[in-house]
Amino acid sequence: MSVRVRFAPSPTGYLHIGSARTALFNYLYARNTGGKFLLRIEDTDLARSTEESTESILEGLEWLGFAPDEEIVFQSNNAEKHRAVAKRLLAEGKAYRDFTPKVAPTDLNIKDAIKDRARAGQGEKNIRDNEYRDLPVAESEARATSGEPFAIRLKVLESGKTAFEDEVYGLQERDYAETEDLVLLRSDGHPLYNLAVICDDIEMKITHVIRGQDHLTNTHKQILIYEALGVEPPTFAHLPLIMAPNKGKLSKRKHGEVVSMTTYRDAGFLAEAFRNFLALLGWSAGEEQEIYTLDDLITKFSLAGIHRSNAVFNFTENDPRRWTDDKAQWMNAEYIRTLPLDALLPHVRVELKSAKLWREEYDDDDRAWFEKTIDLIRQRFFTLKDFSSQGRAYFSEDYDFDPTAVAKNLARFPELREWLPMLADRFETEFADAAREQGLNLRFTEENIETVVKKFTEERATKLGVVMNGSRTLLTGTAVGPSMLSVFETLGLERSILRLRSGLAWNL
RNA sequence: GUCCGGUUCGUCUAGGGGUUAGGACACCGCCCUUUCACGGCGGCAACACGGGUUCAAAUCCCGUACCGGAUACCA
Repeated sequence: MSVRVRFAPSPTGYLHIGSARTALFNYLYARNTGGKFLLRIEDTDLARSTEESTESILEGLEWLGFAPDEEIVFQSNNAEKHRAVAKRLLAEGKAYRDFTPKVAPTDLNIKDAIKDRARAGQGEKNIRDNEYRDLPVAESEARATSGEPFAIRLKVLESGKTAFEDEVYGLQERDYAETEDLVLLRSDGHPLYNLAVICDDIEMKITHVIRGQDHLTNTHKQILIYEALGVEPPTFAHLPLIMAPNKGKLSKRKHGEVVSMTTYRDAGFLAEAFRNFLALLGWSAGEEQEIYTLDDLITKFSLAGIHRSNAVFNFTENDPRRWTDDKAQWMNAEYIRTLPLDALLPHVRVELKSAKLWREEYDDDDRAWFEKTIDLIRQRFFTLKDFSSQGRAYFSEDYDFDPTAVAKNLARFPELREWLPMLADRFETEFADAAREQGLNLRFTEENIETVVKKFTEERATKLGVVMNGSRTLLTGTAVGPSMLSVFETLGLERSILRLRSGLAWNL
C-alpha cells in the first residue's frame, strides 16, 4: 500500500516553526517513499479558527515549497460525517450518552484549571464513575427524545491497555485506567478533535501519522476509537518538540514573530536554507554533513533518524544580531554565497523589484554585468535584503553613506577631498581620453586599474589603502565590500569618475 | 498529583561496551588582505548524578535529580 501522510494544522495563528518542521518531515517522508503529501486544515474550533490564519499557513507552506498532492481538506466540512460515526458507536453500544450538565469554564486560565482538577481528583474518583455509563438503553433513548442535552462519550473498557509501536519512540503502552471516557460529540452536537481526526484520517486513507510528541496521549485515545470502529490504525511517528532558549515552550504569544514562518520569508531568508536548517532540528542522517539540497534530504530522510529529545531553537531577545538562531543565519548566508547563481538570481530580482531597484536591462542587455555583480557582492551577504540595502550603490545613484565609514575612511584623511577628484581625472586621461585620442584600447579592468591607482598613490607617497578605502566609502557608502579593484570595474569607468568627483560624502 | 518521554560542548548534533568522545554554529587567536567578509589553520568547550553488570560503561540495567509533554463537552 502506498504511503499517504498529512500535515494537519489548526488555523489559530500563523505557521509556527514547529508546525513547519512537522510539515517538512511529512513532506520528506512522502517524497522519500514515493507517497502522497496531503494537507488538512483542522478548523473545527469555531471560536479560535480564522481565515487569516489559514491564509498565513498556506503562505508559509507555499514559501517552503510544500504543495499538497491532493485538494486541501477542510475538516469543518466533514462535521456531519463525524456526527454519524459517533451515533454509530452509540448505536453499537461502544459509546454512551452523558447527560451530566456541561460545566461552565472557570475564571482560571484553562490549563491551570485542568491541572487543578486533575490533582484534586487524584485517588478519590474512579474515572469510570459516571452514572450514565451504564444507563439502560431505553432510558437513555427516552431522555434524549425528551430533548435533554447530552454529550456522547466513548465507553472505555475497565481493564486492559492500548499499545502501539511508535516509529520514533518505540513501544508505547498506556493502561485504560489512565484514559477517561473521552467525549466524542459535544452536547451541542459539535464533534471533538480525536473523533474528527480519526474519521478524516480514515477517509483520506492516511497510512502514517507524523506529528508532534504532544499528541502522544491523543494517540492512545485515538487507538481506542480505531478499535471501536474496527479499523486498523495507521503507523505513528511522534516528533520531538522545538523549545525556546530556556527550554520552555516556544509560543507565539511569548516569543512573537521569531516563531512565524512568514517572518523568515520577509527577512530575506531563502526557503531552501531554512528547510535545511529545520531538517537538522531533531533529525540527522548520522553523518558529518550540514548542507543538504532538497533532493539530498528526500533521499536520506528516514523516520529512524528522528531524535527522541527536544531541540532548542536558539535566539536572544533584544539582540538584533541574534534575533534568530545563529545557525539558521549562518545557513542562509552559506546558501546566499554558494547557491548556483541561476537559482539565486530570481530571488534577487524579486528583492530588487520590491526595493524599486530593478531594471529590465538586467534581464537583457546588462545580464552579464548583473550576474557578475551579484556573484561579486553576494560573498558578504547574509540575507536577500542585503542586496537592496548594503548592495544599493551598485544599482542606484541614490545611496546612503554610513557615518562611521565616512569618519573612518574619509574624514580622517582631508587630503582625499582633493585627491579623489584627481583620481577621477587620472582615470579619465588613462582610460577615456587615451582611448579616444590615441586609439589606444586601455580597458577599465582590475589589472589596469591597479596599475593606475598604484602609480597615483606612489606619486603622493601615501598608502594604497587610504585611497582604496576612501574610494570605497565614497563610491559605495560603506566601509566594507569586495576588493576595491573589482568595485571600480563593476561600477565602470563613467560611474566611478562621477562618484569620485562627487562631494556628497563630505557634506555629511 | 498521576501517566508518558527525555538528558553528549553555550546551541544543533555524531558515536550506542575498548575513540586523544568527532563535526557544525557561536566565541577567541593566527594567516590571507586596500576594508569587511569569505577561506585556511589552530584554540576554548560536553557524556546530569549515584549505584550496579563487566576485564572494560558516555554506551547495558536500576534509582535519583532536572527538563519537557499530557491529563478539556480546545485543537
